[in-house]
Amino acid sequence: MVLATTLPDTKTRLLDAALLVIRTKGYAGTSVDDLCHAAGVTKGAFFHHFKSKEDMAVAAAAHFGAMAESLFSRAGYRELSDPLERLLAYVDFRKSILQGALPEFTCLLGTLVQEAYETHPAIAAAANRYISEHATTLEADISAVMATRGTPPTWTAASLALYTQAVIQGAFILAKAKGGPQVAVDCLNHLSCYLKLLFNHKP
Amino acid sequence: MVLATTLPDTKTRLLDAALLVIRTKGYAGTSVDDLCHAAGVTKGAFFHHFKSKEDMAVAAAAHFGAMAESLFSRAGYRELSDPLERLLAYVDFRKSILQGALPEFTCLLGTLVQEAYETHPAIAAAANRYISEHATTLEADISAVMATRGTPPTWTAASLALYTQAVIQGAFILAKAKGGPQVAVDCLNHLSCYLKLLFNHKP
DNA sequence: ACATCAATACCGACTGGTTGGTATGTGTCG
DNA sequence: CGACACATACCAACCAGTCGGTATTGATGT
Repeated sequence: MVLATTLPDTKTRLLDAALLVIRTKGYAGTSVDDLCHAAGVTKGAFFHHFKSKEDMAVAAAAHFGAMAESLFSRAGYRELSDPLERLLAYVDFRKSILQGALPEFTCLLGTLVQEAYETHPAIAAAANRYISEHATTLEADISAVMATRGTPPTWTAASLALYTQAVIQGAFILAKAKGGPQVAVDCLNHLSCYLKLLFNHKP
Repeated sequence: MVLATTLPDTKTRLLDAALLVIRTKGYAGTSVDDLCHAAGVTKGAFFHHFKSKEDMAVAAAAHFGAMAESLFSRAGYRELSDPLERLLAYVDFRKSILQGALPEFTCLLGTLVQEAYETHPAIAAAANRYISEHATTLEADISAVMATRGTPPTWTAASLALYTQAVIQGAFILAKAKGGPQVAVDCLNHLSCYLKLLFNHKP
């Protein structure tokens, strides 16, 4: 009889460690030994599960994408019926996540793509994929807002969805520069303000 | 009699090379040998001018900050007298810079701070300093807009100036993810739209 | 019930190449 | 001469990746 699920399996431990360590030290700044030490496994285990460090980064991007998808799809704001309220609540939800130390709430995909976009095409493609997937879920919500509130001149739902992601990524960079999340909160407040102005939100 | 200025001196060549190479491969992904090769100098010269790789990165951040300050202070949009037109022209000017390959127009400071914020405090501090200096010049322009057009509720010139920088940094990340500047242009268009809505700009 | 085989998961010593940094020498200019 | 601006050779530490080995597991034949 199996009493309890013990530790997550080795591969998952490595991926979880990768999320934290790479967000802390960057991809190139993280050695395979760093990862193994953080996950409490040996190098043999690492290269049993991943054929190279780059391969692991691609898997880590997928792991991060899956965690994010789970986080946002389960979040309470998803149940709001009014499309604009739901979109604004998304921004508020992102604000509420900005807690704890920087490596815990910043985006692995943004970190990866900035380092790897020229040197590691496979990593860049993976980061782009999961960023774009998240933007696409937003795009659906924005289309719903446009259907009820009217479409602002010239913009598409897709371009506005990408803009929100740019604001979020940029907010993380400023938070890293300033050493704390306050500036990121301010940026998300501006984003919220923009959305309300665009769609004539009445308070 | 000195006939002509020949090549820039060794230290400047190294710093210019650092701007390009670090923006291409990242800080940790760039070796001292890479830099020396790109600058056409030897390692002896490198360590003659910089006491360590980290020290060079701090100097490169200052070099980048000085080039940016020169670029923006000489730009034509500076001469517009209407504060709001000047602010909007700043965004247009930033759009016009998004030409050529990605390493040529992206921001060294954003790249550096994302990699170094936890592991190299001196680099992070330098990046923060020059990002904040640039934001401060913008803040003056924004204050002038507020004086003529009225202050939007709750915002300060400082927070709006930082927001513009977040949008720009985020736009660079998306451009790297998607492999070209188009998405960054779209983001700056949204930023322009926000500023116009905030300050009741009439076309 | 039990021996056998094969696949999987993991270990840790090892390797060849690269890294940031140093030590020493050399030419040049005042 | 001596301070500066490099060049060359070198080093110890570290790096990603390999390899021979072992422990465990589940399927199969008898």
